[in-house]
This record gives sequence, structure tokens and C-alpha cells, in this order.
Amino acid sequence: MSLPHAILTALLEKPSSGLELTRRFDKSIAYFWSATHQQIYRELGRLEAEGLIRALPSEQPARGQKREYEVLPAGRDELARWTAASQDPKPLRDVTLLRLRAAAVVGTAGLETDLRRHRELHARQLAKYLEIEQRDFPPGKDGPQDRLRHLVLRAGIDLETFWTQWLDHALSEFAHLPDTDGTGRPGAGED
Amino acid sequence: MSLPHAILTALLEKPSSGLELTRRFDKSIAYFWSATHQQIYRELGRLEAEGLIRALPSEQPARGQKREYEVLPAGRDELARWTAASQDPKPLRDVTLLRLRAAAVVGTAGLETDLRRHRELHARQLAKYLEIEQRDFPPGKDGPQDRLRHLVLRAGIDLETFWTQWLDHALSEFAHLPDTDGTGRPGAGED
DNA sequence: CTAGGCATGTAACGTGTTACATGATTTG
DNA sequence: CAAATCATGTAACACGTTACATGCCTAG
Repeated sequence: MSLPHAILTALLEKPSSGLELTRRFDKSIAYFWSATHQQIYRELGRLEAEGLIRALPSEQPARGQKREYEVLPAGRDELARWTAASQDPKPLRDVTLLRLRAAAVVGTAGLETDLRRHRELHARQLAKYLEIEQRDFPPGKDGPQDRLRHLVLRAGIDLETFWTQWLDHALSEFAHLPDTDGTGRPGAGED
Repeated sequence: MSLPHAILTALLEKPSSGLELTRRFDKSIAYFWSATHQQIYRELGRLEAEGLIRALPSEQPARGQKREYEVLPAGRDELARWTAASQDPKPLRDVTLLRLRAAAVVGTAGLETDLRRHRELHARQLAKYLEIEQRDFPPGKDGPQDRLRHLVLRAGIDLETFWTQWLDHALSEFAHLPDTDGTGRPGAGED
């Protein structure tokens, strides 16, 4: 139940149409929450039905017509409630780690190339975040809102740094690993 | 499409029944891929229908009856193919970061308590992983399979360390932040 | 023989993903 | 006015989550 709250947050920051929201998600919110335009339109419909947002009065509903939405007081209340409510952190779910565990059984053939590619993607993402940081959070800009948003961006930066380094480490392990088919020691102990 | 491959990996490590798989997921695979028993049974059915695994011959299908599965050659091939295939890393999607971004708009009231709780949960998880590391990866144990599995566990350990520290940092920011309702500077610039 | 735990499932729903469809607006 | 682009939307499906249902097996 997070997408509606991501949308409420984005709409509070600035009233927008569906496509504008999609672009803002891609550009600025995607580093902690991504969404496609289909998801966003579906959710905008629900939020409007629930009375948490409304289309700006001037627009009449029509298919190819732009519709801008703004958050109603009930929507702001709901977002505040959700933000403060206790929520358990979700367990990690990472495909790359699963692939490595699988490689321990069926062999590492072919994996290294893709991990090297991932390493570059993470490094590029990191560079992009650092650019954003320089542009949006210069030394002077440190009001309460700036500090919180900077904190969020910092998490993104540090996570990309983490993955870049971890992949470097993993790749260096690969370097002095026999390129086995994994059957060297079958039923070895796990857990 | 990762759950079937997680199951294939687990079954190659040791043929098991659905409930045994569920327990092994909880105990040992959950730090990079979690699943409920309903998901596992559904997926076991599909994998069997596709001819990637089979129930051990002795068992006849019956509702409350234990059914052990093992991986067929086609299943091993599929797992090897999947492991080596190129896959894009999934973008980050983290509720806590979203909550912080929302708090920049609607205020931080109530958030701190839950973040403190998260910090403790991550610290506890970290302690658990470190225990596993000591038990399962003593200095001598460093064959190819051990190195790969250790690498995976290391990612879990380092990520929990990361989140513990990040939350400490976030909480220290909270300490000298006015407990606003977020409306101090409404339409401030984002992206 | 019954109560509790073991083991396997069904059903319903929410969210995310992919492919495609349609109307409006601008530009050459 | 044709083509490209903007903008909104439908449909079908895959996956994950929650609640519940059913059959077996063993201890007391």
C-alpha cells in the first residue's frame, strides 16, 4: 500500500497530471519508488474515488485530455497517518544474490560478464545521484525539508556505492575461482 | 520469475517436501529471498507440470501426505541457463525512504519512534547473520561453493550494517529538527 | 478416540508488468 | 490533412499476501 502514498506525496509537492507524475517519478522519485504510467493512472482513479484527491475544476473528463489533480485535506491527513504508522521493514529480496547462490550449485559459467555489467550500471547510477546532490543540495540549502530529502538521496548514494564495492569484491573472488559446473561437492551443508 | 529458480536451487542442495522447503526458506534463504508456503506449493505444482522436478517415486499423491521432490536434468539446465542469462538490476523500492520523503511534506510527527524500532530490528538481524557466519564459515572452510555462499551472506551482513548506520544518522538528524507539520515551506523545489 | 500438530492445499485479493488501444494536439 | 507526439486509458497476466480448508498421523 505504498504507491498511493507516493502519489499523494508527489501531488502535495506539486499538483500534476498523470503523465507529469510519471515523468517526475522517473526523474526524481524513482531512486526509492518506481511506477509505470499504467499504475499511476489506476491509482489516480482510486484516490479520486476515495475523495483523497480531485481533478482541478477547469478540466472536464475526456480521453485524450489533460487532467490535473490536487490533494484534498482528507488526502493530506491520510498521508500523515500512514507516515507516522508503525510498519515492519520488508525482508531483502535480491535476484543477484539468488543467482550467486544458484551458481554455487550449477556453476559460475556466464555469470561474471553480467556482474561486470551490473557493476558499471551501479557506478553510473551513483554518478547520476552525485550530480543531483551537487545541484540540489549545495552547502547553504539545509532547511528541515532539505535535510530530510537529502537524507533520502544519501541513502541512494550510499547504496549504489555499496553495490559497486560489493560487486568489485565478488568479481575479485571470481578471478581465483575454478570455473566449475558446481558439482564438485554435491550435498554440502547449508543454512 | 525468480521464485521457481530459488526453489530449484534449494532442491538441488537437498531434495525436500513443500513444508521442509518452507522451513529452509525461513531459516537460510530468507536473507535474500523470502516465500510463504502457499507460494511454494503453487510453484512446486508448476515446476512438476513443466517437467523440471518430480515427486520421489515412493509417494502417491494424497492431501495430507508428505511429498518429496527432486530436480530433473531439465530443471538443472534451466537453472544454469537462468543464472548465466543477462538480467537488469531492479530499481530500489524502499518504504522507509518514501516515508521520509513524505515526512518532508506532512511533518515528522510519530516517525521517529518507528525508525528507532527499525534500527533495533536491523541490529538484531545483523547479530543473527554474524552468528551464522561464525558457525558456517570458519577460517578453514573456503572451497568454491563456500566462497560463493559466504559472499551472499556477506552482502546480507553489510546491508544490515548499512541500514543500522543510516538509521542512526537519520535519527541524529531528527534530534535537531523542529517537529513541524511540514508546511513551513510549501511548494519548494524538488528533483 | 480425540486433540493437536503436521502437511498440503484453495480462494480471493492487491500490486506490478506488459502489450495494446484511443482520443487530442501540434507541426510540416 | 497526415504524421508525430501528447495524454489517458483497457486488458490480461504474473506474483505476492492473507485467510481459510482439508486430510493425515501420533500421543495421551
